[in-house]
Amino acid sequence: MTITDDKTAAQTRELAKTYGPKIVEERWYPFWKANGYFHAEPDPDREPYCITIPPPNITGSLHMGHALNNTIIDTMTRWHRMRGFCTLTLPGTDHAGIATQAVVEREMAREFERFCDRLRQAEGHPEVRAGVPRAEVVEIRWSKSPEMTPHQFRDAIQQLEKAKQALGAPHALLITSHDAPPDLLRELTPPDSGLEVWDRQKILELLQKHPQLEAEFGERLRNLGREEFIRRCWEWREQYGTRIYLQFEKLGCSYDWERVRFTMDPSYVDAIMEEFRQWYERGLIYRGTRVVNWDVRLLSAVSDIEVNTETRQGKLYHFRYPFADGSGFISIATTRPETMLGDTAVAAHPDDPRYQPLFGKTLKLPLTDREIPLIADTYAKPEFGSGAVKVTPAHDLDDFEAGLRHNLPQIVVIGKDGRMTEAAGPRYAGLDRFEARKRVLEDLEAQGLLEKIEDYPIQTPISERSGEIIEPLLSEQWFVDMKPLAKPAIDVVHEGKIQFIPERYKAIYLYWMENIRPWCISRQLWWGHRIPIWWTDEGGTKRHAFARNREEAIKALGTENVWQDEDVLDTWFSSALWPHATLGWPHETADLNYFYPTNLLSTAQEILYLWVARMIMTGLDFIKRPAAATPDADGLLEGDGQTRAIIPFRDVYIHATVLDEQGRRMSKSLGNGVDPMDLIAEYGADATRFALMQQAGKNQDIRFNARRTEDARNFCNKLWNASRFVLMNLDEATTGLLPEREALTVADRWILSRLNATIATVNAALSTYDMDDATRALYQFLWNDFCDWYVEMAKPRLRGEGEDRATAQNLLAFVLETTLRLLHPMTPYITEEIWQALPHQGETIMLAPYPQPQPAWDDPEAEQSMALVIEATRSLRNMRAELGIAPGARLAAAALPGYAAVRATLEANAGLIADLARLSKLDVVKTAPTAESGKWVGTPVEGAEVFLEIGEALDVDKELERTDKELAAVAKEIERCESKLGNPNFVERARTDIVEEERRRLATWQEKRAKLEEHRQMLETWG
RNA sequence: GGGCGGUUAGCUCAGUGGUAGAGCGCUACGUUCACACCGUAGAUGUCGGAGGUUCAAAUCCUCCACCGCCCACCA
Repeated sequence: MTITDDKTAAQTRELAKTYGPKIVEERWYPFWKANGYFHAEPDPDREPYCITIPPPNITGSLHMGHALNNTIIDTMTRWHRMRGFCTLTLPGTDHAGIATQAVVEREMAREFERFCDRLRQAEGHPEVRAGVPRAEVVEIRWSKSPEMTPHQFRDAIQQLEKAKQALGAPHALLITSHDAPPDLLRELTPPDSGLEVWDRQKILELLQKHPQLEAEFGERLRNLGREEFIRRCWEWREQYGTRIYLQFEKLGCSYDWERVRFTMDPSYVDAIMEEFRQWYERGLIYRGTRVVNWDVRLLSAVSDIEVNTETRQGKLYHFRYPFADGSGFISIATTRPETMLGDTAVAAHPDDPRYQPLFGKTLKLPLTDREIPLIADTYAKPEFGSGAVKVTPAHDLDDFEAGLRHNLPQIVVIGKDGRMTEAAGPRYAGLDRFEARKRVLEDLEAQGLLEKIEDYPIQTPISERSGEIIEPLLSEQWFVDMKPLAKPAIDVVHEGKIQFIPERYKAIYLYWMENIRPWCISRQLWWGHRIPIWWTDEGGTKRHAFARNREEAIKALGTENVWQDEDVLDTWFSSALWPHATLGWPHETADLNYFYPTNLLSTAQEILYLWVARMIMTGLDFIKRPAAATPDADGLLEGDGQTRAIIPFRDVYIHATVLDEQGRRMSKSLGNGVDPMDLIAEYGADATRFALMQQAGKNQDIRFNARRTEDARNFCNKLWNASRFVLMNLDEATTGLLPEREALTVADRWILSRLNATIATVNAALSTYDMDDATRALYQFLWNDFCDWYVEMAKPRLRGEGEDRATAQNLLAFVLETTLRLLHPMTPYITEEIWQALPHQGETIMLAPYPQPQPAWDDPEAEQSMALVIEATRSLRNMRAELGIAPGARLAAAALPGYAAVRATLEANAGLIADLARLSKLDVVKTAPTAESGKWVGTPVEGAEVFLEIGEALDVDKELERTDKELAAVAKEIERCESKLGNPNFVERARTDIVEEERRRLATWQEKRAKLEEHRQMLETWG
């Protein structure tokens, strides 16, 4: 696919009169993609540059954080590609266990509701009453799990009964996707109760009876269960899971779409299997019974990092545990009274004199028939409350550890569904944990054991995923021992081989790594990588082994009586492998060899531990290379000196968090999110990108303001129109090549010098991820230097003829073309569109060389001259504006005695200044005009003075006022300089160049003052 | 409780020791043939507060205040 041929001279395309981002975006993305410009293959002759993008969830759609991060990533990608690196940016998605499961569960629940409606209709349920169509169905339950616990079932029937009474219905029906426990079913719904339950068994019967329902729902419902659920997840992912790729494309991301990866691709699964196998065989993965963060809504464990603590107002309850021998009581405090049913001890500090005589005594645990010991443990803080703490090993991490130290029983009183268990005793079993709290308090009060209740702020653990209050729960899970993995990951950062930008994140990373704790990797979900562990109870004891499939399991365990672990792995267990697994590991691939270690990981702050830290650990742990063949910077020498553990990436850039205008986090629940797609639709992808980059410095957050995007759009518009101007002034003969130096005017040399400074700034800024500096430099150069001055200065030359006109044309084309290349990584579309229209070399700006500083373009002399031209022009314009002088007035300029260079510059640029100020020709005169030579007004500039002839129209008072205002300002400056120079300490101690500078400045101000005073006198003779 | 950011013009933010800046907004003027998504000119600041270091502090140090983020098992 080719849109344009290679052009080296003359424009072939005109730009549309108005800038329309949409057309431009739609033209160039398909062109780039179809020509394979995004694709990279290992090329030994070039240096690689690789980024593996943070894979968004398949449930995700582009939010501002993505837009920011992917703009940074794509800018770095394009910059390197233009600089000649073999550049690969690899996209992909994450299966996102919890998020995807939630979406699919919701979808299935809705479908089940539809089914229930149809089923009732089909059955013509006899008790349906007119006007109350749902009266007979109070509860439709759908769940991923086919079993229903007795508690859940009792609860459901209870609600059914309540609803039946409330509605006055003679009959109530429950339809559930669960298998109801048959005994309970008979017990709770006898034929005369008017209560009926259609559980899964019954539904299957009914399906046989109704062929139309069978056709519509049969297949799905009959197979309801894990396999069907996973099938639905895949179906969902096929349909929606890659929507975000199109959004990346809209944003302009130049990613290698031929290499997209998904964390459940077969090759990726190989990597996870290998990871698990190695860690399992090395004993790093182990089965443990510990207190984990239990999410009662997800019915799954979640990791420490996915739990946030919120301070919520709650109560601290004090109550009494009597001694078994009747000799008084101990007072204890808790924020969770219901857990007391699982207490197995009370602890006090061994040095606490109040309790020292009592250790070893036994307490009667109220509301139960148990007796528990009073133990001594240093974890009880004497200064808190009574100094005695209740110990509930099954429901609190500290208590759990204390329990291990003292060999205490662990009694689980709160179940996985958040309801009290049988172990809590018949009075509490089945109650929700918060209802149980009420009842425990009532009962304690009734027994006179409740001492007091205080308001108390509670640090409440909240599940990040569901918003539910976490229940610490004793449970058997799979863990990874992180300590040995953390060690090299700490060293490598200490040695500076992986760099954090901004640097402050290094300390945050190290602190966490040094205090790392075991990672609970099992999740009680269905969607994800099922744990590759198989079990058997052959021979009486339970055994387990690693196996990729049933065959391997049978071999490993030596029996056919095997089953696979029910749990899946934490999603981060798979994303931890992202950089090397996407490049082919565990297989030795050319990609892995060439592109790994990758260069940049750019991501959000919140996943520093969750993801970044773990990638560093897995990378160093799994990727080893011969030390002799790898550079020192690539990683850590292993103990034997022969191998090196390789880092996954060299730079970690942590970008800012995008907040709303009020500084709040953007969130779905607040509804304050800004959709980047809306911004792109309104302002264009280039403007959206440029605006984000203007705000992406080393700051911690960005308060998003749509006006910034508007500004960026205006910038694009300015670029567009300046380019139109240049294009409409080019000739067939314009090559866009840099003319011979002799042909250049001061203005030409000046713009080259400015351009060069911009090139240097932008390259330097990009290399340190200072995106804001890069965009600022470009904005100022294009708008203030190029458009405001250079283009204006070129206009008269373009109206002329001959060589100077050609020089101006070539220089305009040259500077613009270079600027476009400089700008391209940030605003890819508009730069390509304009570049294609200008004289250029190559088929796409994407692959054109990135501008590099040219020392020969630096021209301090031209910069100085232009500074004078600009200052003189501004002074003249100021006089015109303030005094209301019509365009075309005569003007003159006089250099001060001793300023030969200034005089020369004024003479050389006389026409230019006049033109810029829209005045008639400038005369450079020897001395300032006098009162006799007509009425003039003047203003001193550095080293000279400029004058306007104003004739009888001069408003002398107005001019006096203007002059006095300036005199006052100058006086202030002189005062400041004099006081500084009058300070002997300054003159003695400050650097000599600073003092010199100050002296020079004073002299300039004094000259200015003299001129102003002279002018004032002349005005007075007129007045 | 510990750590880290931030506090500069009405707004959003640059500025790391030497004359306080940009964009937007504001005021006045402008139908000049690239651009009103524009141009020209102008006004606007005890640089959060208090001390200190220094010839010199928005910038370095100490303390304080407020806003935000991260970490933390005190029942």
